[in-house]
Amino acid sequence: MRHLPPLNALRVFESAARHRSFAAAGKELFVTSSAVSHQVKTLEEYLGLSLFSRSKRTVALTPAGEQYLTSVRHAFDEIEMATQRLTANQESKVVKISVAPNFLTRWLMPRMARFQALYPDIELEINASMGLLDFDRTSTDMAVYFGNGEWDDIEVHFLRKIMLVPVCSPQLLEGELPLEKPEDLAKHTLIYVRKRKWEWENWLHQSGVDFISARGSLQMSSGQLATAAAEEGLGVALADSTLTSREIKSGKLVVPFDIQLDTNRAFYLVYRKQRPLTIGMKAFKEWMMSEM
Amino acid sequence: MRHLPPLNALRVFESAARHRSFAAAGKELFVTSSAVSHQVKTLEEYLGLSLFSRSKRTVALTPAGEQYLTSVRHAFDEIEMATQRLTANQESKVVKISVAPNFLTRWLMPRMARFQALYPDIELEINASMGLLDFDRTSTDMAVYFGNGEWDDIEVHFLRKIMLVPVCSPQLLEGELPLEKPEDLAKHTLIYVRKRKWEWENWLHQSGVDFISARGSLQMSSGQLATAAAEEGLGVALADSTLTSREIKSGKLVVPFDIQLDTNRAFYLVYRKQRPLTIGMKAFKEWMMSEM
DNA sequence: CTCGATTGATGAGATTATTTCATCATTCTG
DNA sequence: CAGAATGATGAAATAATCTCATCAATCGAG
Repeated sequence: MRHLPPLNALRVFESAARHRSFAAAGKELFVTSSAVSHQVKTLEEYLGLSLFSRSKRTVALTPAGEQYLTSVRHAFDEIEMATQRLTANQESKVVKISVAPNFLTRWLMPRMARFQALYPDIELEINASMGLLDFDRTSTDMAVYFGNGEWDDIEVHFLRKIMLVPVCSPQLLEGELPLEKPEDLAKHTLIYVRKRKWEWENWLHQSGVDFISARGSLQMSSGQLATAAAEEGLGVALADSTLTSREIKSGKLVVPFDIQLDTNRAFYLVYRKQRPLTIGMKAFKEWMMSEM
Repeated sequence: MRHLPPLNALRVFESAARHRSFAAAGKELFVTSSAVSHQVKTLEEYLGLSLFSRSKRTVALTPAGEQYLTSVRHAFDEIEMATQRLTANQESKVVKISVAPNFLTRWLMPRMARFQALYPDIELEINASMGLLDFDRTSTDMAVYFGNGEWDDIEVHFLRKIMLVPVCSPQLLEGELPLEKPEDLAKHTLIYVRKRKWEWENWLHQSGVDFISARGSLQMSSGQLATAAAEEGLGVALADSTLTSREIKSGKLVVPFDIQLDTNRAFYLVYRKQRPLTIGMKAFKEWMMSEM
């Protein structure tokens, strides 16, 4: 037995809360602000509490209203996306893609011309974002993730392993501190990515180096920043060789030791489980599988 | 601008789909089956596709209907839980707890009498389940998780570190294969938990043992099964010393080497972020923090 | 084998929910 | 300062939802 509040009132509340305005909600829903006011009142009576605090000509959400809005928005996002997927045109040639900023600038954008040449009538809408997506609630079609591939409830397709090599500015090679053998790293600054300290630990272990601390360390919040810091000569970072190939070729970065860390992580193409692929998604998947 | 289907029709669809019956849905919703039939028809017309396939006196969900039900259920679960939280009695003395089966039988149940003595008017409703919960959609109040504590969007409170020691049946000590030094493990079966192979790898590394393979290995799907397999004399498992203290005391299990693996994992008490705690939740939290 | 019960479909009409309209109070802006 | 704008509220109009009646087709108990 399910207990749900009056759903039409909820729909009106969500709009009013999102706009912080009954008038704006009325416009969005094609009803008068009076209808909005009545529906909100109905919902507040049902719940036995206030969702808005009224102040002169404006309304503000109460803390309860804020909490409720968060959940109701989530729920309506899911309904909206599910409805959209059900009614979506399988022939669509537009694909919404989400990738990490680092991947976008270093790998995808340099190859965009090739994709467009091969698939001239497929249109990519690309969003740069970190972290995982909730495919129940996003309109994004596909994403490129990196990690161990163990994500539940989504379709995960292996693209390519991540192979990390140390990279630094050529300035560091010309500096007064030597950088000729892995042991020399002890006298340099190691650049880590937050939550991925193990990368350097594992690389050093694999290289047969066993030391407790380097001269110093620098912790960055993302791989992109870590690589940028290396380019600035701030120290040595570990980076995926494919993502930094352009910088290596141009001489902005050098690889002091060609020792690759074979991580258990890789790039993966992901999308919602059990989702039939549109023409655009099929094209993008096919291209990613062959290009990487 | 949000696009939602007719929500009352959706509510009726969800009930009919969940029951696989218009008649049952009518009973649940206190309307006639005719109303259900009309509402489902309205929704199918809106979507432009069928959600049910009709066959004589019964209905079955179409694949589209199944997909839609999954999402709509999720969404309604969230609305229902959010509404419940908003209207919940903060004075409630009933707490719904979810813990792993291993933790329940080995740690919580043996201490239940103590909890009830200390908090006689608090009622625990305990559910044993594996994996993480979605606190947006569950009515469970609190859970005990183990892991690295890095879970986003929930309130995480450290309880106690997990310290793993090797355990086995006393039979193994009396067997013909010696088990006196960690190196002797090479001739025994190591019992792993799926996805946690690193536990043995790290323990061996910490013990100064460096061998590539043992005589064999046995992979179990849960810690509970791994410990049970050890009790059966099938090999050596790694187990948390607190969880197995009763078996160790009773002699069902022995600790061949008192070398504890200091993992980065621990037990944590978790609940929904920003949720005001009921009296029952406060009591349970207080007790867990002091008891562990 | 038959008849009553059961399930779902459908159209017409009844009922209820939702909305508009009218009015009010209060503020804000040109 | 006057008109515009926002939200509240009650009465009445409108639209959505539901019941009722009927139908078709099956199933199960006697």
